[in-house]
Amino acid sequence: MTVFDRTVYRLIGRIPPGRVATYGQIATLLGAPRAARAVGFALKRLPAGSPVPWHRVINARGGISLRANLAGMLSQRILLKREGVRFARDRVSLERYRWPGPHRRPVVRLPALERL
DNA sequence: ATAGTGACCGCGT
DNA sequence: AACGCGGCCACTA
Repeated sequence: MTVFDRTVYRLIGRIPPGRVATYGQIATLLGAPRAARAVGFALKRLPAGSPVPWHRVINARGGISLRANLAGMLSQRILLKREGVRFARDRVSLERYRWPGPHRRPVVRLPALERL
């Protein structure tokens, strides 16, 4: 569990039910627009049982990215549907469900300078 | 310090 | 619209 991970989890924790955010969006809000893959990596390491709503994070195409994990893929879809997010051909309309982000302007720090 | 990996992304076929 | 590529960042070994 790294500092980056926790920062990611904290932000994701603010996504309200029924809304979604993309990996890239999370990265951008964190101040590192191109760290989308790193966000995915952080989520992969998310401890089971965490209160973090990981299922509200999807890829830029509105789809679910858990390729190697069929079970996880299905559960994510189910969790979203349970919150009212509708799927159309394995995809959700980002235009419709995208989380605007914490209206707070500055957003979380940690561009990429968390060196010890 | 170096190289390899991936729950990504955008652009060009 | 679906693929293929190359680029990117943080993490690991």
